[in-house]
Amino acid sequence: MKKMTMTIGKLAQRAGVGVETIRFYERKGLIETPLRTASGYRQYSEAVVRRLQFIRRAKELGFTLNEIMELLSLKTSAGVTCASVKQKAEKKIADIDGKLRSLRRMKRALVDLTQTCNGDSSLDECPILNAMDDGASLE
Amino acid sequence: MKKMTMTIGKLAQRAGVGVETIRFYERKGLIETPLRTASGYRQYSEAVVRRLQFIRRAKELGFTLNEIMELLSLKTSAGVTCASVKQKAEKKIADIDGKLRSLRRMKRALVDLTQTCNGDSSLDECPILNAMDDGASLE
DNA sequence: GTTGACTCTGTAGTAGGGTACAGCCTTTAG
DNA sequence: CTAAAGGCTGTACCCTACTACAGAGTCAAC
Repeated sequence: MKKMTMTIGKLAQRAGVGVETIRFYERKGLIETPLRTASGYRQYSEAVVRRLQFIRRAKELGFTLNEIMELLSLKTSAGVTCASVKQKAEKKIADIDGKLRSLRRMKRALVDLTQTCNGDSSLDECPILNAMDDGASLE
Repeated sequence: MKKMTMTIGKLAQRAGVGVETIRFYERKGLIETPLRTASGYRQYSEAVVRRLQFIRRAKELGFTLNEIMELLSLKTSAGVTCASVKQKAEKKIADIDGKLRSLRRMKRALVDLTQTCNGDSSLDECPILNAMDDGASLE
C-alpha cells in the first residue's frame, strides 16, 4: 500500500521534463488528467513517470506527439494486436528513409560545390554562389 | 534600354513562388523594397527573378532563410572572399551529417524493434511498446 | 462603364513543441 | 509567524516559412 503521490515539480524532475511541458501534455491529452489535492494541486503516481519516459523515448525514435497519442490509444483499445503497432513503426521507418534520402542528396550537392571552390576566388567567381545563382535545380 | 518591369504576380509566376511569399520575403529583408508605380504597385526587374531563384536553390540545399540572408549579405559586403561562403557551406555539411547520424540511430532502433516483433503477440507483450516503456534511452 | 483580375495594407492563422509570464494561492522550513 | 519555494489558471509568445483573408483601390478588356 505504498501508493505514493508526487507534485508536478517532483514528477518533472523524475521524468526529466519541464513543469510546463507536463501541463502542456495534459492539455494535449497525452497524459490523463490527474487527481487533485483539496487545494487543487495535481497528484501523480509512479505510472506517470513511466508514461513520460515512454513519450520521451518515442520522441527519440522520431514519433511526433500526435503519433505518440495514437500509440498510447492503441495500448488501451481492446482487440488491437501488436501488428498495428508494428505497422506504425514500419511506416515511421519509411518516413525516416525519405528524410535520409533527401539529406544525402543535399549533402552530395554541397560537397560537390565546396570541392570546386578553392576559397581564394573573389565573390564574383565563387562557384558556390554562382551555382545557386544559375545552377540546375536539385529536382 | 529595355529595362522592363513586372508586377508582383508576374514575378511570382516567373520565379515559381506565391505572391504572398514575395511580400513575406520583402518584410524579412531577403529582397530589397521595390520601386512603386504612382498607384503603389510594386515594380520588379529581372534581377529579382534571379534572386528568388537563388533563394529557392539555397533552400533546396538545406539553408534556412536566415542563413540565406547571411549568404546574400556576404555578396554585397566589401572585402569578403569566397572562403567565407565555403565555410558556411562546410558548416551546413556538418549540420547535415549530424542529422544523418541521428536519423540512422532512430532507424536502427526501430528496425531492431520491428524484427523482434512477430505481429501476433497481444499488446501486453508487444516488444515495441515494451521497449519504449522500459528500454534504454537512445543516448 | 462595368466586370473581373490584380494589387494594396494589415492582421491572423497554420503546425509542432513547447516556454514565459502575471497574479494569485498553498505548503514548508526555520 | 513569516518568507521563500512551489503550485494554480490563463494567456501570450517563441521559431519557421508561409498562407489566408478582409476591405479597399487599380488596371485591362470588351
